[in-house]
Amino acid sequence: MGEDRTARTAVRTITDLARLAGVSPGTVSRALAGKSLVNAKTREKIEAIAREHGFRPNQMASGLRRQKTGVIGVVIPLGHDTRQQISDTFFMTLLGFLADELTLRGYDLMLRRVVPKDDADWLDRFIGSGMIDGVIVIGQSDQFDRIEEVADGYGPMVVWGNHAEGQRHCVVGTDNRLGGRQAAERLIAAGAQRLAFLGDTTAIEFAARFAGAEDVARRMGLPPIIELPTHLSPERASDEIARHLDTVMGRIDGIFAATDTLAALCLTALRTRGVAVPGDIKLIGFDDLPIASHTVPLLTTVKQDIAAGARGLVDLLLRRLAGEQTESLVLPPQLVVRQTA
Amino acid sequence: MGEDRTARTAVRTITDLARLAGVSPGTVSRALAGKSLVNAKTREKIEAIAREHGFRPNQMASGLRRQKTGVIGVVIPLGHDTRQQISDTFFMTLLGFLADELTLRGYDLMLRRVVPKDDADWLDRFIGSGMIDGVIVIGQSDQFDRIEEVADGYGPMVVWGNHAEGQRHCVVGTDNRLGGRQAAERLIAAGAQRLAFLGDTTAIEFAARFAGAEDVARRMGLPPIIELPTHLSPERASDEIARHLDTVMGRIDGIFAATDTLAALCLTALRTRGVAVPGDIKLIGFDDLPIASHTVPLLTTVKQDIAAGARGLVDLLLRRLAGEQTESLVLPPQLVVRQTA
DNA sequence: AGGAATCTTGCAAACGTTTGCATTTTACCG
DNA sequence: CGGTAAAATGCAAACGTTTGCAAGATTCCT
Repeated sequence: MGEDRTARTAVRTITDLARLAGVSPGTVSRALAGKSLVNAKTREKIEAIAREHGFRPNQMASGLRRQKTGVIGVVIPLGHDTRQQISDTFFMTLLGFLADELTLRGYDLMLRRVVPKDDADWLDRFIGSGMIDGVIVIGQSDQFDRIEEVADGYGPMVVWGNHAEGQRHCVVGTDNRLGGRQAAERLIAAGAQRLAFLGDTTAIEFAARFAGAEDVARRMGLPPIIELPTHLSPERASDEIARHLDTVMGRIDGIFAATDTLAALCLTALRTRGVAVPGDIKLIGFDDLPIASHTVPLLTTVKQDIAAGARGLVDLLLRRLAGEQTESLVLPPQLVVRQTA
Repeated sequence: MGEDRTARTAVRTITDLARLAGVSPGTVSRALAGKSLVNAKTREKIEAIAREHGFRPNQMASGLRRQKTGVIGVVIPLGHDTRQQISDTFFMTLLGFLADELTLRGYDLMLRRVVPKDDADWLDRFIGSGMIDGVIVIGQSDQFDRIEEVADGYGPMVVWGNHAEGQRHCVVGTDNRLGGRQAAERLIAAGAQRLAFLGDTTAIEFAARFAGAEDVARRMGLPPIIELPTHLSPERASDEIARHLDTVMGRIDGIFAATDTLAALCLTALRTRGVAVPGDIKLIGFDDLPIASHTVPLLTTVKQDIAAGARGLVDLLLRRLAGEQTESLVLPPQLVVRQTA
């Protein structure tokens, strides 16, 4: 005994607490919310009791009444390649930073992964659930149009992805086309002439990277870049890369991989074929994930600033929640020269 | 005109919908919930209107009334090393699988990262928020005791982590001690005699892995294993590993890294020092993350079945939600022999 | 056709907070 | 000390659903 003197009666609702404190529920609510119009003494007393009993006001009720939840939805649409993002280090890292940033700003994060193909309604359903104050979409996947539509009628949404001229939804992302240019320029500076692009250009970000590379190839009078489409999941990509290499080997001397992950796979595939990198073939990746500093030889790549991306997403979203209109935010990519090109 | 004939009046609440359908709100609720006791025709009509207006019942209100939210909380306590999990591929991958598994079972996922040091109340606060039906804790960090306490008074909680004899909270995790044994045995089988353990053993999982390795060393009459503590984030770990290597080089011929990430860093550190792997030093990791198949030479490691872990966590949690008592689930690790040992 | 059994619906009270308004208490001033 | 301004509290109505209970409408059987 003694120590269980506290926490006698269970106090689950603000009304219980009010009874204990000898005041009305309204006063308790105000005290706990830190409003100024409650007497210092009463507030202290209420806070003491609350602390003693570990009381937390029910967020559902609060949310219902205030018509806001303090929760931001984060949704990852899984496009063509359902298994994709599970292994996608990039998105997962972005998610980590998002979680930090949102917490910092006092919001909770509700995560949802959806397969738009099976559920055309994915975005409206999330928004209409009444569970979230705003939504961050990670990756446009192949849902650009759907997102545009929704953006017309719903303000608090920000999307990670590619920025296209004149689009209506607010997006944060790296300048993929510029990144693509930087990559191609580096490959060429390293001595490559006949380039290939490794990755699926139906993904809009990748298409932009490819386009950037082609800008350069055209400008320099090089032959068109060969497209080598692959899936993103390592299991499937490995085989596809192997097949691609067998086909184009000898006809290329530079590879621009849409992703560091793909680049790493490509690197091992090249090694097993006895192709020297960067001797016979120059290779460059995209993202600058941790893996890029662990391959042998070290991977040259185009870096995306993921932390800045997360900060930008949250910042813009909160400003939109406050009613502001916001422009999209395009982040500069940065070439990181290591050993493969 | 024509196409905007639909969606005339905004229908935000179940009551709006009821008015439109000419029935009472109760009936609408029942129809939308798929209860059997509503006439087929009325249901159809209601569903049609709902579809037409893209109506979704407010989950906050529903949650409040039903006293359940359909949301599972997932919390990652950040222990000693705050920056840790952001780069921790393992936790992020587990999170991905969790998201899939929960979605499959019809639950949403609310993610929270907390720093227990700054917020002693982290777990109670989450649970008491009234926002979640149950909670999954990813990693015990240094919060074992706190979790035990909470487990006494709160049922629907499952934890990813290490299982200790007689603990009270329900845990899912790999048999770390066994994994540690497998690792040490492999190192020794590959010819190593003087072992070191790379990683911070204040983390309970790592301590168990270390203990397993020591079991073997003792049994085989080898000298005690040298502990080389490091942080988990690559930035800090790199330097620490370098310093460690400079100290112990020549006195060891086998390294058991607590994590593949650490192993990969160690591998590059060894390379820059001109140490042959596995010639001079054998190396083994833990987890079998994607990176393990991309290092040169390929990393021998102890695999954790992350997908099975996620399934186990969700499965046990839902059973606990249903009122069942559940035992902890210990998953077998699996040695994956590649090239470094 | 009459009545019981079965389906459908409506009514209204919750769920736990927040907040505008009214009311009481306290403080202040001449 | 009387009176007014200001501060603190209480009251009660929302927020949008769900659901037990009762009433109304159908169906079925004899």
